[in-house]
Amino acid sequence: MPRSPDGTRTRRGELKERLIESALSLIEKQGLASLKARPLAEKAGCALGAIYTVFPDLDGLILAVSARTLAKLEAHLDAITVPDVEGRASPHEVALQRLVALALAYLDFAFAHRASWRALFEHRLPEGRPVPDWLIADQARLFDKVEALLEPLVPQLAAPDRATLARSLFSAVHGLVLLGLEEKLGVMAFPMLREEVARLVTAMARGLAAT
Amino acid sequence: MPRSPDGTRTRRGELKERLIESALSLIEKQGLASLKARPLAEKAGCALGAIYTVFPDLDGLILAVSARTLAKLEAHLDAITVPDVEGRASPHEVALQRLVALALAYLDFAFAHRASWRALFEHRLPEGRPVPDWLIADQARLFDKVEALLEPLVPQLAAPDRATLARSLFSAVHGLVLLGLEEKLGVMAFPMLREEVARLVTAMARGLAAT
DNA sequence: ACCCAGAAATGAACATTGTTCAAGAAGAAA
DNA sequence: TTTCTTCTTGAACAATGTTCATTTCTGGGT
Repeated sequence: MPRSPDGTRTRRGELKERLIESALSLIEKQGLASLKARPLAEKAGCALGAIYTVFPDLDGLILAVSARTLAKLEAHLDAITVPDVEGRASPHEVALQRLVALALAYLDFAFAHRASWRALFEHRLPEGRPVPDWLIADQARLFDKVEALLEPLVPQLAAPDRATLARSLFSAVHGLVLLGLEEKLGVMAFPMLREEVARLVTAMARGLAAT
Repeated sequence: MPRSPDGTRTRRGELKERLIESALSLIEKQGLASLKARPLAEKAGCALGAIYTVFPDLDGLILAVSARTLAKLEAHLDAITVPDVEGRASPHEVALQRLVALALAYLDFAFAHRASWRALFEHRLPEGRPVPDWLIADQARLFDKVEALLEPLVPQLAAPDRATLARSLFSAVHGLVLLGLEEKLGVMAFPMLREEVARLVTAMARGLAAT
């Protein structure tokens, strides 16, 4: 949140904020493709040209929106709690439960914020424009959340292999969520989808541990 | 391939064909987003307006391209062969190998035809326009390929559950391929990606069989 | 050969978008 | 107040999908 040297909010900063929130709202209502400059300016209560005083172009704005969405997702994933079985369960069992809970939380977030979640992956920068490092770092933190749970589950793996595996596990769950919510293929009933996610994550963890 | 009553190719049919091929070529070179009407018309050697005599709009053309790509993918997946271990391996083991081979073939196709493969999932119809049934049916056949291999692997499951599982397995592999080839996250070295796909498919199959 | 009706093809013109920038408004300094 | 600077504005431009009046072609009848 940009502030002027004396710590008060700047005009620019408030405009930026209003634009991001308006964009999020428009995306959530009609999808990323419906984010048009003119309606956005109207919703944010600013002139058309004002957008370009704060962002280099609409892609820049969408990147900022992505960062916002990623932050929300991260907060959502950090909020999960697994009912602790009071030391009765093995560390392995606990880690597995946490992993399943993480995957389900990911699914729940995607379901609750479909459009903005989808925008995260749907949006593509024009050829040759690099994704900013800070956004890549934000995404990498998602993998880290998975990786943190893997140590008890696959103790036989070296750390670099665990990082790769974390990424793979994330990708697999991502795929389940993606096609599961894809209307194109006929949406799966949501409870069934949760079942499937839990089932596959459990199966993968078991299968990997046995390797 | 549309033909006139007497069996010869029609003018329209040839134009349609040229447009689909040109579109495929443009997509493969620069991605779906770079498919513009004017360059397309030039490449296909026809007038701008001619596109709209054969397709209702560009979305319609892209649907036709998707069908073409799906057909190629299907052919590619049907061509896989697994070196038969001469009855030495159990049916379970054979089915697992086939499943892994299928997943790897999917990955290979996506890698070899990145842009058109991605276009398959990237492209979204404008709100309210339904995906044609024939395209949904084409996609469903991919799930069927997986399902056909599941019987020996999870004999304890009822047929409807197997259909659901097939879809889930496909989705998980799809996710691996998608994020694996996503430059946004730093491409994984291709051989390593193949390893990961094989590893996770194997793990899932083992984990599921043990349930 | 010629003509003509219908079909097919054309590309100029239009609508909708992202983006720019000259002109004006608002603020700061004197 | 006057002047200078900075910020804001929305008309104008460029790129793009789509339409349709006009032109060109085609085949059959004379």
